[in-house]
Amino acid sequence: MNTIESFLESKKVRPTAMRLLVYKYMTQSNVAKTLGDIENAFAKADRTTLYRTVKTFEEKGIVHQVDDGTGTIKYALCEAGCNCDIDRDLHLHFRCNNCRETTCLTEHKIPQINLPDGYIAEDMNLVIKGICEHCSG
Amino acid sequence: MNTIESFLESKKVRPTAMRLLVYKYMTQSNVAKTLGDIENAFAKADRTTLYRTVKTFEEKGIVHQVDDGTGTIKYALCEAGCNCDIDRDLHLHFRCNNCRETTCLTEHKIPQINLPDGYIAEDMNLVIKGICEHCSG
DNA sequence: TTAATAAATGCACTTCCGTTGCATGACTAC
DNA sequence: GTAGTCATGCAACGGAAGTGCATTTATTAA
Ligand SMILES: [Mn+2]
Ligand SMILES: [Mn+2]
Ligand SMILES: [Zn+2]
Ligand SMILES: [Zn+2]
Repeated sequence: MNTIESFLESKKVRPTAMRLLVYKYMTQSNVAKTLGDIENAFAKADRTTLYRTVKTFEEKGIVHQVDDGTGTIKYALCEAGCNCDIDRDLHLHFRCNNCRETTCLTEHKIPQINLPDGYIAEDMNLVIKGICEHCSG
Repeated sequence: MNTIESFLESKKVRPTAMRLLVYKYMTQSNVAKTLGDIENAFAKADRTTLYRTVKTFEEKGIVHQVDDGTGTIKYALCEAGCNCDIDRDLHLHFRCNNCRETTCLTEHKIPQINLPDGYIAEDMNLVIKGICEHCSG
């Protein structure tokens, strides 16, 4: 049994053909993908199946949503060992204004924020827009 | 001439009846509003007019968009003196998981973020989700 | 004041994305 | 093998953003 297959099983996701393909696709770049991106990558596959595939991945902590402010939800692989399904990994996300790609900066956690009295933080999202390492220099 | 009227004119926006109403509506709470909220508040008015009204306000630095991760754009008044049309005011936004309202925390600026080499920040958005001061108590 | 011009409004229609219902096909457990 | 569960495919829906164009209202120039 190959590694992807056993990985999916370890996450309690049945390794169907489609799921293996989508998972592999997600691993091929560290760029967050929209459902549309995935649809384009698997033009023959059904939209709904892909939709439910990423939804399943999300529920099982295999991918996490990335809201980069473009208005379209993106998805990116969770880090190995991040318990995304239980407790969110609060790293920041970077959206390049040039190549328009969004990446997880998993090493960069969101700093501690001081809130006014009475406010209780439960979750947070920080998106930086600018020029990415490939497009600068 | 009343204050709202002259304020709009100072922003190079013609103070039409609709614009005065929408602007006044926005001032009545410090909560960010979706276009749908505004539509509900002025049920008799035309959707498109309201849409273009807030768009104009946005272009002229009267309101700014708030992307709080709900998938629907919200709008909130800019601070007096914030040159939102030129340079974005990088305060943080708070979305209450209880009352589902989003507020600008204009006093709380987004802290300095260290980015990896090669990344250049141009803009940023920080949204905290949790319990607001009205719902925590 | 009136005619010409520009701006704002209203209506219809479109597109995009996310989501759901339901029927069919595949796999699993017994 | 059968029953039950899970995955897939197709069709349709709904919300929200956005556009084209005709009409009304306001501004300006003659
Ligand atoms: Mn991420
Ligand atoms: Mn704000
Ligand atoms: Zn780039
Ligand atoms: Zn609240």
